[in-house]
Amino acid sequence: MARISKKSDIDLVVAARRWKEINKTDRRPTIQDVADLAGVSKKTVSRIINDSPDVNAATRDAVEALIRAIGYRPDPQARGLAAKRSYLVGLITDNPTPQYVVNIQQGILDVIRQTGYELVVHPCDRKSDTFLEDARQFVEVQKLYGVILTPSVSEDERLAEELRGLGCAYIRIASVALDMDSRMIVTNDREGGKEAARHLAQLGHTRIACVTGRRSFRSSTERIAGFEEGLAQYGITMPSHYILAGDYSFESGLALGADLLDLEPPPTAVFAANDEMAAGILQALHVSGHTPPDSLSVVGFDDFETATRVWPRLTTSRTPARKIGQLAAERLFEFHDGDREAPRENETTPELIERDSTRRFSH
Amino acid sequence: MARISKKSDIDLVVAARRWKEINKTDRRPTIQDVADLAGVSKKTVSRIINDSPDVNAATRDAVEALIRAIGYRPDPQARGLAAKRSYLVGLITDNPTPQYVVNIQQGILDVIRQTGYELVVHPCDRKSDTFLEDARQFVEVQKLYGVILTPSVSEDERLAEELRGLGCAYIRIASVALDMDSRMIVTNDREGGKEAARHLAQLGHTRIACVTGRRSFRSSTERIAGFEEGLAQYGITMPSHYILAGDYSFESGLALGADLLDLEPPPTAVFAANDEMAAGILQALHVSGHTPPDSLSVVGFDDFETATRVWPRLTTSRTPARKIGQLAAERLFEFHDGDREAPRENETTPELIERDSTRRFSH
DNA sequence: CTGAAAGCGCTTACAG
DNA sequence: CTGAAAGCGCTTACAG
Repeated sequence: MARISKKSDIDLVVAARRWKEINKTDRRPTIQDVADLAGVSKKTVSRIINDSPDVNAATRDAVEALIRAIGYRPDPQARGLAAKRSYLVGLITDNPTPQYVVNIQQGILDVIRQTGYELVVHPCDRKSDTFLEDARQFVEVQKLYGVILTPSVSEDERLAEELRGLGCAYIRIASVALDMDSRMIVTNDREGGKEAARHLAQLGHTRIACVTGRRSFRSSTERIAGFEEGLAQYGITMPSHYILAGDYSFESGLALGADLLDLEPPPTAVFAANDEMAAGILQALHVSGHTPPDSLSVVGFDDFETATRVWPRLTTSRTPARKIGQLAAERLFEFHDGDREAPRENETTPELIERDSTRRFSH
Repeated sequence: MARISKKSDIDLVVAARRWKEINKTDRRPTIQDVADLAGVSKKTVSRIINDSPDVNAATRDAVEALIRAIGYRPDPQARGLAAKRSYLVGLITDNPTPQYVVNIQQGILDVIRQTGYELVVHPCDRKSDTFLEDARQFVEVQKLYGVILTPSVSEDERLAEELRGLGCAYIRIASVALDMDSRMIVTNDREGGKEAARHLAQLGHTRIACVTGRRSFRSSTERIAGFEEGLAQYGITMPSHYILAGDYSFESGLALGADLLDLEPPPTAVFAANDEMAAGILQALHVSGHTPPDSLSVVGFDDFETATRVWPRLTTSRTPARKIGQLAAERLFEFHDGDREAPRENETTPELIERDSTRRFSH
């Protein structure tokens, strides 16, 4: 034991010194330098940095120690060029909510940091004529290791097909399973909608309205469907004129909030399919001189920062965006490992956060 | 005229067909393919894709047309490996405000889209022991084309020095000029502070307080200094107990908002050095039963989304984040072009947006 | 204005 | 378990 560790220590010191002597021009060491210093071939070093099992354990330990000693880091461009791949993960988004995007980014970075991979961001416009072509070029030219798709691009079947055609690994983040398990992170928005409904029902509300996002957004239809299911458990149904069509924007919440006040009979509570619209509703109430939740309780969805900035602070169903980003990144690595049936976590469930925008219904 | 265009059209059709014939395996064309099809050397094609002036105009036109016809795109890894560079722009941030980060990203992408460059995001923690080392590795291993630094990492002189040492181009976004023109985008926060002061003074306020960010954040000291200068123009000074120390967080605004109410004599207006703290102050007022701006006018800084979500909507000094991102990206390309004395725009000035959180002082 | 040769730093495919 | 040769798709340095 002692002998071995002593021996390798000395070798390392010698190797590190030799490297300093050789490296007059202060360049970074290459795989050739490591091979020469270790007295093995480049191929052996290559096997080691690629975690190939076919390497003698002692050789591996010695070379790994040497790599640390001289600070060798393989060049991602050279590796990529030779292997026709890259060490870049793409994030394709079509989501205007900054808090969501940044949190997803953060979650992905939590996982890929220290792995040598980097995150390349790629917002896009699904309505653009060149959307698919842009995405294809991005993936193909950069030879991306894989891409992570957030709603609503994650719901685009043509994009998924294109990516499969290119052989590009992808993970879709969506409210329901749209694809095989190994390609999905499911956020179970329907469950969040149910929780919101139970909360309002348990507070004694019965005249309950809602504001939806666009029908083409799966998250919105799931949230609203879950909400209606939850209400049904308490024998409550929403009349059709209580269901107002928004578009996830603050502005739509602001506009529809005014309409809510004119509904007959007036609802005592409203569920907005996201926080932005809920914030708009609160503002509409303020504008018209109301003091929510006095006349109207409001529930949102997402629990992004806006939820705690508005007054009263929003009761809302939390979307754990950072966690979702982490799971998506882990899933991407698993996908490459062929770990396709892994029992890993690939779902999140919203959690209802009770704050001040809802209160017990009183006659 | 007609003859030339006809001739080149025919050539292109032939070339594109030949490419389809040759390319049985559906691979992307390489520089060699373009050279063969065009009957020139790789080096000539290389000159053309690199915008070298030393190419015959007719040759250039013909090869460029061919490149479009067969959809050739140079491989960034191969180019990078050969030229010891990359086509990646890094964004190093240390800023917790998602709206700012996303807007800066968007602005950078506005400029680098369609250029073949991609944006790699790199949030960091300046307080970490390995901060400098991490940044160095990132820049060196990825051979970044350049990096854009946002506050407060942009204020870190050690980082700037490190980047200069590595020969990595960088652009610093900061409230004041910390570096040579060609490396700076200046946001003139001081001017925004002044505007905020004038606004409150013109509304008749004289007992005016403020909530600062951390002293180590240059933007905060600039905003507050500008505010005091603006007040001075109206003969107003803030007593020292009117200057409360926050940290740019909503939570600090919430906590200090409560303190504001206990100040003797009570201020009639307050300037918060960012919107997050202003939102916190508004919430503190609501919690304690006030209805701003009745008892207290509040001015923020940034005009991020929060400003329009809160009630009353914030009067605030706008930081044009997307524009700033665009300018920074343009500046980065100019830096590489050696266009170092270019008279290009490299400053932005905040603009005061008047909304509902401020009102005329009435006795 | 144009080109042939060498090389960037790795991996692949093959051999042993 | 290990290695020598060839090649990934470009640019550089040099020559003409």
